Amino acid sequence: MTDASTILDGLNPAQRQAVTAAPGPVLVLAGPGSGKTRVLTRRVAYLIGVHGVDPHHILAVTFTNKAAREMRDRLEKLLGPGEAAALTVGTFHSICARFLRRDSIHLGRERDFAIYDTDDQLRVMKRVLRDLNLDEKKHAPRAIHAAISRAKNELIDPDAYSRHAHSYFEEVVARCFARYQELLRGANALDFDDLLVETVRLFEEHPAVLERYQERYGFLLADEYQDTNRAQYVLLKQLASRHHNIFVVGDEDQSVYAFRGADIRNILSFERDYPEAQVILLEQNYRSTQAILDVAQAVINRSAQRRRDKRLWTRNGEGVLVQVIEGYDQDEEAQLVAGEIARLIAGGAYQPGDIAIMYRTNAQSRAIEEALIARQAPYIIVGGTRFYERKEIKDALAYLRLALNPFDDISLSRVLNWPARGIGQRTQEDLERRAGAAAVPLYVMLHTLAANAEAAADQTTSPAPARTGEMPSRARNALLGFLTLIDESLDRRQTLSLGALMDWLFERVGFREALRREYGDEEGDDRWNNVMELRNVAEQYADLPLASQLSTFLEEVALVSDIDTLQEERNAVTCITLHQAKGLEFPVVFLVGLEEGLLPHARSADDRDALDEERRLFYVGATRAKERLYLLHAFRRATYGRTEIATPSRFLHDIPPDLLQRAPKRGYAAAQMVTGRAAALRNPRRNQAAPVSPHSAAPDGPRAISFFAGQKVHHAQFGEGIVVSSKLVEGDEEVTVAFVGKGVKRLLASFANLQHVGE
DNA sequence: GTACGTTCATTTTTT
DNA sequence: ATGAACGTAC
Repeated sequence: MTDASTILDGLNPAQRQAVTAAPGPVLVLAGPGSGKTRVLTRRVAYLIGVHGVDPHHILAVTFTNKAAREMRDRLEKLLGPGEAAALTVGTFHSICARFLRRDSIHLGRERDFAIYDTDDQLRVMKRVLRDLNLDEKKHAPRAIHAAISRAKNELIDPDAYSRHAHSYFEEVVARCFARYQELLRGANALDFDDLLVETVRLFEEHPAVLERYQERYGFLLADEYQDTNRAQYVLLKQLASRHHNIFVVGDEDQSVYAFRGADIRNILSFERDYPEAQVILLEQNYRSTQAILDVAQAVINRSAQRRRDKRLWTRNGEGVLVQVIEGYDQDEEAQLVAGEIARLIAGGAYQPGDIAIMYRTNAQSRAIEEALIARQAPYIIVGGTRFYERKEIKDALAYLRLALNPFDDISLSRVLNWPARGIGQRTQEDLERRAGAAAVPLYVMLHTLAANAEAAADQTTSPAPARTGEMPSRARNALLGFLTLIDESLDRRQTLSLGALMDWLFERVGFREALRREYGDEEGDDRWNNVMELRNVAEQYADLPLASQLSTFLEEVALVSDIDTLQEERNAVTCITLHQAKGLEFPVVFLVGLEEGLLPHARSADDRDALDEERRLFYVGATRAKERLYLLHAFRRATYGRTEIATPSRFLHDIPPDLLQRAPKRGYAAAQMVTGRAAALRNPRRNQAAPVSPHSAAPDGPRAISFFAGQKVHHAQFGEGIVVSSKLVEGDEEVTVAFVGKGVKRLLASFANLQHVGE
């Protein structure tokens, strides 16, 4: 049993107040680094340990799966594994999927529904456009889908949307919306947004079901409350409306998901919905140095929107000035980052795992990755081209999904002719047309064709397959072969474990051979190894009951996008988007691409609110740093293969110059100053053509040796030392120094800031 | 029906 | 720069 003093250990008065607040509505407004995750975790422990709440009655919602895992880990340490396991912790989406799996029968839906990811959703959308005879060129599937998604986040259904459609575009969306839902329904599939919408609908239409959940989850907690959209807000309200035991934590200044329907006003609504709510402010920052906080605040204070004023403060001291560094282009920017990382690590004060590189768009990660590889620095890229987005993985998953839910038209048409089995475009279209006409899933139509073929075969007198229309027998046989495959896998699913099912399926399909045929032996094997990696993941589900192995696996694959981080990469530099970085912290942070068009992003430039969101994004990124923050931008940047002159971000101008240290231009940036920008423009490829590797990129030309053995030197961190030796390495001076009591270190003179001492 | 070469658009950000 | 979608040749 955990007692109160353990739970409250090390908390400041405000945090303590939040943790110990009487059960009831509590709104915690917490700045970055104020220990909100800590407060949330302790609150759970407090409810259990002091109020005697059964952990089964606690539901904690986080924003990412990563945050969920972290919270569970922390609670395990605080409470012990048994009680921690009894809690329900997860994202809105995973929790809703869970509810629906259990109760969607009330909505007249089968429980083994498929969950469509972004790619699947787009495929459905294209199908919709074809069905409605709309031109893809004229009506961007993405734009229409985005509008539908936005509507769903606002809990607007196709009917309501249609009633309020005023423009031509909205009319089109309204029609697409209705058809889109029909197709999903027919495929027994839900998209991400539906998970929320359907759960809200379930609770709305079946009060008895809602009541059951209200009783089950008498205590609710939600992290990152500022990022909830309307659907999520309503869901929390439904669940909390009985007992009012809801504890939410948020920060207006860190709201960065408006594009997905997040509405900061939900914070205001909280106080309106629960007038008895306690509101607690957490303002002390435990994470960053004052230097870092000042920079972050300088940018956020220029917001157009009025904000509830928070005064962030810290006892961590001034710290090192925030550095601004300009690279010549994105490659040099990345090299400067990688070089600085190498120096920080060589200095001995930091490890790769202490360092993060953050960027606005995933596309920026490529240059970064190359530079890190060149430096041989260990790194992980969070997100990016995800494992589950690879074609071979999606194909493998499509087969598995069909084994669970054969009505899943998107998966079916995905692998209908992969590997090639004689079902061409024509046959596929024919099948789709027939299914469409009969308003049945493709799988059902396949069965119809099979039945008709059999009937025709029985009538020995008339060999002409009249009932099956004009379909040539070759095509029909190919289709029936595929049908047999699907039916066999439906069958095997009943008896085989997930792993065994995969082995059987991939063998039966000829997966490996197909990959080698298509991509050649080498790449084919690479891709096959990816599939085998998927096979390995399946082992984690071996302990579940046979009946739920496949469904649980597929659900987590769809919802746990950051499964890559499951492989808890040990001690590597983290490359991550600003959005994903929320909630994390690192001793050293590099923010790259601080340029107009990138941060703030061009898509947000003309909208005040969007611009504010970009500002908050900067704020989030900057406040991830504990000790050192670097802000980088490039003089020119390539986008879509075209390179353009880049303007430094306006956010840099919002920071008072005395808060920043501008690194002298080095490397290509310096060369470009010498040779003139015009010359640099005339020869944009000079960077690649230059005979120097990133290793040998001379920072500022050959540097003279300035340290000699026996000299006394002083270093900011290591103190007094004596030079052992010094030599030129890659154009920089590498000094080996024996420090008093700290041992022998090798340092780069250009960065270590070694001072000569005395004579 | 398939395989290959050309064109074209593509990039916010996430579950 | 890269990959998907389309057209043409086999």
